[in-house]
Amino acid sequence: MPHAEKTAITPTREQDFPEWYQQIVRVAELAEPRDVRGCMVIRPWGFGIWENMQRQLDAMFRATGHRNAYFPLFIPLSHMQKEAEHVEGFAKECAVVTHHRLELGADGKMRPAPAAELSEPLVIRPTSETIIGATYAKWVQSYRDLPVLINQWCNVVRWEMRPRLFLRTTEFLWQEGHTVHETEAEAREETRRMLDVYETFVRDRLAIPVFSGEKSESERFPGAVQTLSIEAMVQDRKAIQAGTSHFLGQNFSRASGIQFQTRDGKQEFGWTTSWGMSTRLVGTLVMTHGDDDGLVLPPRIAPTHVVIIPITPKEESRAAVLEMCTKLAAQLRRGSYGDGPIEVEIDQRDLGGGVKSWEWIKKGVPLRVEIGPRDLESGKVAVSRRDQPVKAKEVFATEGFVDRASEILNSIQRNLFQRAMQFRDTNTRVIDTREEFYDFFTPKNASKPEIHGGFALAYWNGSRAIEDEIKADLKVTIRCIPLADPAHPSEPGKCIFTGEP
RNA sequence: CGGGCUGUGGCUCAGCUUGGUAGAGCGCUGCGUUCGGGACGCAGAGGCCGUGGGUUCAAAUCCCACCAGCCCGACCA
Repeated sequence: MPHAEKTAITPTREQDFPEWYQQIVRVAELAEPRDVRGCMVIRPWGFGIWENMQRQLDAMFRATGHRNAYFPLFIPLSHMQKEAEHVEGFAKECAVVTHHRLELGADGKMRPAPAAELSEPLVIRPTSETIIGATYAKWVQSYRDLPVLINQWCNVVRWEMRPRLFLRTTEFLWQEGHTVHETEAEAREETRRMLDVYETFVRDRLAIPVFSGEKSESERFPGAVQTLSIEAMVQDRKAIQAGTSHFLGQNFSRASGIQFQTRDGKQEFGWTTSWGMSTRLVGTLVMTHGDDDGLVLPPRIAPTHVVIIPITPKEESRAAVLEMCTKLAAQLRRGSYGDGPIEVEIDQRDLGGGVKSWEWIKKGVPLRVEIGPRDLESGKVAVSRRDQPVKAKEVFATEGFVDRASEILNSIQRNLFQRAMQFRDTNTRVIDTREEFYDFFTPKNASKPEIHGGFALAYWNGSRAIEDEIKADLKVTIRCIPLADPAHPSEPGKCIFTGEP
């Protein structure tokens, strides 16, 4: 076998992590770049993952009392200007529509018609706080109208300077929840509740462990009073923000005029929140679980759980093998996994068995089942788990496999989570001194830095100066200040940089 | 938006220095032999050489601009 010990993906993660990531996205048929800088086509396999994320998150939003709605793509420029910090934060990355018609120019090329210039430019939403705020201002009159608990699934555009597929694209898909509450306490509680929803979702469905915490002032959402985030560690030991939840105080209600009459007859501004998760999660998933043979999908999020690969060496046994595959698929589909049936696909394409297997390995499907003529006679199937080495196979009696399929899927799910958790923990350190901190974040090989560092848990005095300093020196950012964990109450400590409490 | 590298068939790339009408491997199509872990033989198809301009008798090759991709930086879900 000429390729026997080769990995399916070159380079490996160790050799070149960013390039490895690009390769996975391409060979697993998740997405590809298209025409406009930073824009991508999300292919069926990648979109299937996103659809599962949507479906599962949506159910969680409903369960916490939220309902979906849809707000316009175009935001009048004047709306954006209402919240000063907000507009400042987004101004540099806004796509702006200025014309509503094309015409043929003198050079024979189409161009925006000068006569059709809009009297007010329209901003394509980079996020919808402002337009939703303007709407809520009309809807909310009395404390009886509160809370408003609405979510929308949509696309947004942020003109990013350095796009990467899924992780940072010019146009991306997300959900944005926007709520209004009667009291500050209630809004803060909502902010925290939705962060917990995110943490639960990412942990239980995507098998990704995260730290939850509060963002420092410099990393806060423009216009927010408080930004909470969940931070995952991917396999180059870097952090990735997987979801955010913002307590907006009364900043946006002041800007948009969301006012209501209180129980004692006074006028008060509403307390608002917003929270979002995006297609970046697909990239996070790839970088958390993928290996040097391709994508590895946690079963709870995989578009297909089991792929059946018919092995048909001889023409005369072909029909019988296919029949067996169909039968097994039907049996498996009657079983349930997660919140639906087991999703099964039979790969009947006229290709060699090895080629088909490798394609599914690269796509990360949790279970591959091979059925050939010999299995027909013995009543057995050969099963490979994506979380095990690619050549490992376990032979099951057909009935036994059907009975145990969802259990095996659970075991893969658990294993992936534990693996990710272990990786994160080995690369997370409590750090007590400045020297240790600098040492931790400095690569050994300066000319060709190896994968180094990780998460440091350290005390910090909260000053912006220190934050800027370590960012300048080490390119290290303060990801979040962990929320108090009731099980492990944090003890007061001294700032490792200044010695202040 | 700054700095660097790159753009040649679906993919990876050679050809460019020294201008002369386009190549390889993989993939794809057909036929045959194969098929229980990336098969082999034979025969084929497929290219405005990123786009536009310039220099030249002649441009993939030289010059300019633009577009796109990747990496680093600032910014970010």
